[in-house]
Amino acid sequence: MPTDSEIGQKETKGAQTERRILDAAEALFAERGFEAASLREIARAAGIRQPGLYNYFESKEALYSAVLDRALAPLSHAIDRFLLGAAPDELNSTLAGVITDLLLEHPKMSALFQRALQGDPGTHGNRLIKDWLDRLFGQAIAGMPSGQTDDSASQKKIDLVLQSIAMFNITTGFFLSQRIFETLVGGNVTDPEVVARQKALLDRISRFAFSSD
Amino acid sequence: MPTDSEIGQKETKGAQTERRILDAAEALFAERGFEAASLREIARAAGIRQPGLYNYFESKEALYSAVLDRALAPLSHAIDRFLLGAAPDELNSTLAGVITDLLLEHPKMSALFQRALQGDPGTHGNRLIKDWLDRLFGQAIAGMPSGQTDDSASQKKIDLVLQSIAMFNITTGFFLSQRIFETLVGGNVTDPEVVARQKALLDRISRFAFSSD
DNA sequence: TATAAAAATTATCAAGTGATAATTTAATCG
DNA sequence: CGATTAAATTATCACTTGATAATTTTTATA
Repeated sequence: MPTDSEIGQKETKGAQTERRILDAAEALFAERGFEAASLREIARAAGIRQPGLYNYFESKEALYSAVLDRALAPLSHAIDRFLLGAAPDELNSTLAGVITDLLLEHPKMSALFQRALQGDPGTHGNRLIKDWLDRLFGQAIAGMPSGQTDDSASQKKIDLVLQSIAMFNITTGFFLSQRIFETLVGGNVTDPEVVARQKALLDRISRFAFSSD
Repeated sequence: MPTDSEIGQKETKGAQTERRILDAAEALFAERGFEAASLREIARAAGIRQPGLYNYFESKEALYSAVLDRALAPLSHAIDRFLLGAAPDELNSTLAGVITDLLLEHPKMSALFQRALQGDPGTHGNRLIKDWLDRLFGQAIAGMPSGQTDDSASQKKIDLVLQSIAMFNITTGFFLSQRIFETLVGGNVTDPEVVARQKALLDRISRFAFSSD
């Protein structure tokens, strides 16, 4: 009994519900965090009752993991393409710009990631995000000596990590700052004009402020 | 019956407990967020039982507000001093550097602020942090026309806000990135050498990357 | 259409939550 | 010391949570 996805047929009923559940869970986990988002709330947003969730996910944690897996996939692919030097048709040449474009399509994902990163260590979600960031930042640190305690090399490595962390925090924090932006200038942070200025800022910072010494 | 704090006598028993409660609550609210941190857990960390909390705070929300009030006070004072042009004896000349020094004494406060900022709008905590940020960012935007829709002025304002948001996210995000920093270079983010490099980075960014046009 | 599998439902559970009341213990001060 | 207030305790409440079991409804397919 091959599944529909293997054949390529149209989405079956169950798959529809699963997608609705994932959508609802993603939004609520992002808005309220793992603990504060209740299964009954998620189920209601998905159009079913709470026990119905267990036809698709065996626990709240499993649902959370599935949400993160699905949300991280496009970002992982983007990094892969970027590291391969491909993506010549991308609108932006910098990695931060590419990620900004991706987050732009799902503005709530920044909150999801930050919450997972701050969440309990050892959690699947926490490990997932940390692995992803390791790969993301590893790009900048590639080729750096790790064991050696050579002073200038060690300082250079620290600088690279601090720069990577800064870029990550500016990029994701941009979407987390919607409320403040609204009270200060009004309008939405996802407005094309605003996004363009943010990307220009990212560009300036990575070009001018990242002298490695 | 004047209170001890009014006279200046030594801390009474109840005041000691209140401070222990605030310390425990600050740590747990920062680590797990408002909803996930339970009053029983906070009480246990403070050395009392859960109903004992109600001798000092009338509700969980009231305790949360008190934690934020106490945590924000030194930052508010720092901004005031900075805006008055005072603080000549400070180690740093930039506001971000000053705030970094303050957060350094209470590294968990960054998480507390971020959580409050992302929390439900209308909450006391959320309003508190937003007001604080308004004042913080208002420094940069002071004198900018608000009603006018003059194009270049409006763009300049957007740029200033984006720069302020970026600086805020780098400054607070630095302390939120402890775990990633540890897996990448090892050691603590609060290490003096690391903090010095972070402050240098903040300085470089605000000096070189903030051309307003 | 008949039937087996999938999907969703109702009812319920044990555990944990914030909060209240009543009570006991401890501290403070005339 | 003794009395009064402050501080902390035990016991308990109503409610929500994630999870299971049993059952019904729907979907898909032979």
